[in-house]
Amino acid sequence: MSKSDSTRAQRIKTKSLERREQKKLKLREEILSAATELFLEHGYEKFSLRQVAEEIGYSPTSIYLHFKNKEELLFMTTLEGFRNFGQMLQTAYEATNEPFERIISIGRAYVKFALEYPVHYRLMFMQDSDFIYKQLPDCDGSIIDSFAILQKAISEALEAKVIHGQDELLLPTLIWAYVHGIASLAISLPEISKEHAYDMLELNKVILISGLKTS
Amino acid sequence: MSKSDSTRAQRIKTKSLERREQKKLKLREEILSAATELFLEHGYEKFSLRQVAEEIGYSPTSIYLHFKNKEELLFMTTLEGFRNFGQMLQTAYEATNEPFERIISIGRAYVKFALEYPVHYRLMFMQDSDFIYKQLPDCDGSIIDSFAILQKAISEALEAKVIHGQDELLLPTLIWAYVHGIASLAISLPEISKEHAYDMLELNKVILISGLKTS
DNA sequence: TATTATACTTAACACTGTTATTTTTGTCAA
DNA sequence: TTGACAAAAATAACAGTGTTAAGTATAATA
Repeated sequence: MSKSDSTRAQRIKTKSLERREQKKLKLREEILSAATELFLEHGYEKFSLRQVAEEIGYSPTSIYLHFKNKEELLFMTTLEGFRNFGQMLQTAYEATNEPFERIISIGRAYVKFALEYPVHYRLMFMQDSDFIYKQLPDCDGSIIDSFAILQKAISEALEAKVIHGQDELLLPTLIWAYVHGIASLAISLPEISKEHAYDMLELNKVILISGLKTS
Repeated sequence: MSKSDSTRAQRIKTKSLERREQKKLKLREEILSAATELFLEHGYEKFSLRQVAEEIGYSPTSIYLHFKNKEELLFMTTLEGFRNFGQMLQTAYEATNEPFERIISIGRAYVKFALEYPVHYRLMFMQDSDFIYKQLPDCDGSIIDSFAILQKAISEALEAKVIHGQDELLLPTLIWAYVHGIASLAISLPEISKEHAYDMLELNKVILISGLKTS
């Protein structure tokens, strides 16, 4: 057999493999999108693999060819939420140059995300931590960066002496706790409306101005 | 038959009924304590009625003679936690007469409870709200009072003009969000230690002094 | 066309909460 | 003490769950 034959055969083989892999990837995406839909609709508690399988028209065991188990599927489902989250915070960071206003901007974006994607937020920061931390090693670093943005903004505000404080880690974590508290309380308790949450955020800003700002 | 006979028969009947009811109540308590133990040990996710049944040596269906369903049993299990919680806040309230210090004291007690009883706290304020709110009508008012204590302390601080602010509801809810944020973040994320949480609480106090206090 | 790897399904296991039905137990009056 | 009756408890069953091992089609390769 000639050299060109050999390469053609090789090309066909490669293309074939590629086609099959894309088909597999397509099914994976189908599972993922069905899972996301069902998860957002029915929530964490009622989310089931068998229901996802029924939705896409495959047997439940087929899902295991694409995901290790239910936990991983659910995690991959929220990964999109994580990316959205990071992007929203980044945009909020870039929205202004004034260091203090930046922190406020990030906080607002944080709460906005939580209230717009409560099901995702719940899974990300309110559910059992194991859930996230067990899978973190296997995925890109699009998660930890979220906190890093806030931390950076606060560091810069400290350096610019716009706010006062000493600890590099304690203050970011505390401010994180502030917005997380507002967000998660609003998600958990029905009597706290979105407006109420945003009002709290506004009052929080006033307090932080007196409590943190130098000027 | 004489009158005394009649009353004796009645007395026996009453006593008998009483005895049976106490026996029933005792089993109920047995279920409750086994449930609490298993719940605290294995957490919400792994808690199962059948395991409780096995623990007490009865068939699973027997539990339904004492509790409407799993949800109610779990709720009754946390009721004790709620009572502890309310009492801790009340004690914290009474610990000092200085209005601002009172708020700080309550906040500290709040976080302390959350860190000491994380499983209870999770069920109380981090789990699906429906869980609590569906059962609230059927039980005594030992729950709502928890927030009332904080609200009262803040109202008094406002009246005494020790702190400034206007809204009667917004500020208490925000301060609740502060402590809840610190507590729930510490519970959810393994990298936040108890000491870290208490340090945050301390820094929070410093900020609140500048941000809220008048003097 | 036969072989072999891949995709997929079936069947099964060990669980779950919950309900209807049946059995056991204990109490009461005759 | 026996028979009727009510309460307590157990069995069996239903409809689900996640997950694994084993089997069957399907499609690619030699």
